Amino acid sequence: MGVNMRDIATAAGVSMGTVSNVLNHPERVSPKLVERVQSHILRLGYVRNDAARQLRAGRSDTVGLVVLDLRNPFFTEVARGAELRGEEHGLNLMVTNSDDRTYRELTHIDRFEEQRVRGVLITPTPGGMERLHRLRDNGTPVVLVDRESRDLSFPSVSVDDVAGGYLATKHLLDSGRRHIAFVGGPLSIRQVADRLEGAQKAAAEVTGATVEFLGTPGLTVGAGRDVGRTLCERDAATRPDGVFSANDLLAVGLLQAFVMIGKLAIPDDIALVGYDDIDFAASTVIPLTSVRQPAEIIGATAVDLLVEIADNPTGTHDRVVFQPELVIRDTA
Amino acid sequence: MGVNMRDIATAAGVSMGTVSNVLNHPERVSPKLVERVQSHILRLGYVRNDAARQLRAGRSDTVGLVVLDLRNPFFTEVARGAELRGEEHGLNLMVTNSDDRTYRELTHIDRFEEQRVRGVLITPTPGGMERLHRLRDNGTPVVLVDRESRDLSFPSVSVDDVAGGYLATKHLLDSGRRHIAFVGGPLSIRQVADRLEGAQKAAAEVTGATVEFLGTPGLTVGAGRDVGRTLCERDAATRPDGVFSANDLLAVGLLQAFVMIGKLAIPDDIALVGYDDIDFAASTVIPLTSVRQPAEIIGATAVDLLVEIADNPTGTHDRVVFQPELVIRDTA
DNA sequence: GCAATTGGTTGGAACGTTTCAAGAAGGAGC
DNA sequence: GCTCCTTCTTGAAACGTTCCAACCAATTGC
Repeated sequence: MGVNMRDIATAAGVSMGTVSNVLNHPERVSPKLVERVQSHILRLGYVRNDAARQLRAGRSDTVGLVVLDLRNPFFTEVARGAELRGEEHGLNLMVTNSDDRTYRELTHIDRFEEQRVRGVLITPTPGGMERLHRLRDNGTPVVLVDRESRDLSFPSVSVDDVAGGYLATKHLLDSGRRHIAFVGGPLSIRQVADRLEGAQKAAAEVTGATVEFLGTPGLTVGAGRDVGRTLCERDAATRPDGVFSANDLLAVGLLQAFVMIGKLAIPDDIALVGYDDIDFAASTVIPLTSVRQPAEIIGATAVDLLVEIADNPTGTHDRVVFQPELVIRDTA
Repeated sequence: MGVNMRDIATAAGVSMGTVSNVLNHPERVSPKLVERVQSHILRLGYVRNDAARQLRAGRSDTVGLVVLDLRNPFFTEVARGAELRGEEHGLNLMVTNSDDRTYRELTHIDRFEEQRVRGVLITPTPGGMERLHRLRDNGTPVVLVDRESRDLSFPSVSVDDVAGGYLATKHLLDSGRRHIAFVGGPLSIRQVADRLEGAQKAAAEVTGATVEFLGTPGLTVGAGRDVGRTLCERDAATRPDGVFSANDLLAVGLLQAFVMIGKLAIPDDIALVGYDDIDFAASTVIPLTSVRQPAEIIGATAVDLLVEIADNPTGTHDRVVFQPELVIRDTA
């Protein structure tokens, strides 16, 4: 199948080198030949073979992105930002999701390495870090997304999650809440741990304030619903009066449970703050107070960082940290 | 950069053919050699070069997916279904989105063709059909997603959108509504046109029922909000008593406007039915009545179809049509 | 003991580009 | 008419795989 460069060369009565030049360096070829070759390309429907180009070039024009969860609108926005910015650099983006499973993440990284991608953008699971070091040492640039490397050995673009957690919790405390519940998990996800840390920091500043940790297996609507139900069953004494959830998906689930069961008034009996400010946060049963992160910009910045270190691998690693912002609506 | 097969062959004192066999057909190689070669592969950190494999093989293991809008959870689910099913077939998925712009769609198709992808799954814009025919005629299998080809010349997996529109509208009519507004657009998107057609069909069966078409530039939350505001400004006489929106994003926007302005009671003054039954539909201010489509299954089925026609290109084209299902909640 | 068979290994061609040194053609200067 | 420049164009060598015909031993059959 397929017309190749040789066919074009033969048809146009020129050498393959000339066809290649017409395609890649038209200025080196006389105008009349350019036109002749072009017409044959069109006539025969030639499509260049990317595999061959890559093989010759030794690298591809693809950037790999591994996100934790594609169903989370936050990551969709990140991907969108990365895709658009990548287009500007002539790069295309390959999006995959790990579902927070290390083995899936490793598979994706292997694939990317086999494809000699230009670089990898990733929100890693803890188990994947070692592999990432190897990937980087083998020459593939790596940028961490929404996650800083503990030892600062990778460039990263992230949001200050501790600050975000602090912001959310402080808002709850400011409205008089003292028994705060943090809903989220697993703690192996760095963002979750950081947001919890921020919450604890805020609580430490207020006498009498406590943070109760309510772990979840994941950051999904369903997990939030489950926790919401158990909270409704508690009596007023042991029930938290403020809930901060690690992301909006959880918050949506919590809210669903609260409203469905109908025992608790929001925000009077129990206040709720989410995280990410996804598009839907404004549209929930009771519009959700949430912490906003500049998702699309994060994706775009990650690509910029990648391009930068690809051009200049020896430079010190940039770490971009965005500050989150509290968006107050009706749940807290 | 990079260890290649020749390095392994030299190190292990065997030919490249043997190394290749260890990698691809271990059963052809004696156990002791397999082990020896493997150890050198591990020691030297050899990673195979996908470009070279592809060049040799003449095709890639990648399937391209072009969706209309990645921020729409419906398409995210489709992508997820396709990705998972693809993994089972040893294929990886490259997701791109066209944002309903033909030029972006064409760029993606060009890329996919250059990459000699195994096939393309696409929800096409009208302007892209001609290009798709050429792609297909050049030998790349194409499967339409959530869209049937008018002339049945492409295999497709879709949902009966006319039936979905009928279902939604009938439900509104059954509860006594007579002045139905259809919110959606552009009509160049087939799904939108079909859902409208279904709505009109349902209305035609009831005397006195009318369908008013309220066009939008896109299927986003923002567009829904705009329409919602203008509807609130109408007086009771000209205002529709039932609204059917072409997707849930629009419905969420409409709902936001209705609730924010607070002039209309839902569903008493105005009832609302959405489409797609995205995860968030259950969590909106007033839980949304919507038409459900099996998004993840659609993606998975598309991959199956692709694999099928790749194996047997001469067979007649399969067209899978799923039936939508009405999910009744509180807005209608 | 010789031919035929089996199981394992080898060498080299092919996949379709890009690149680059070297060649050809056409002018300009003297 | 000769040399010396330009300006294009060419031919062939990579890039790193996979595949396949040929080869080589070691069995087996008779």
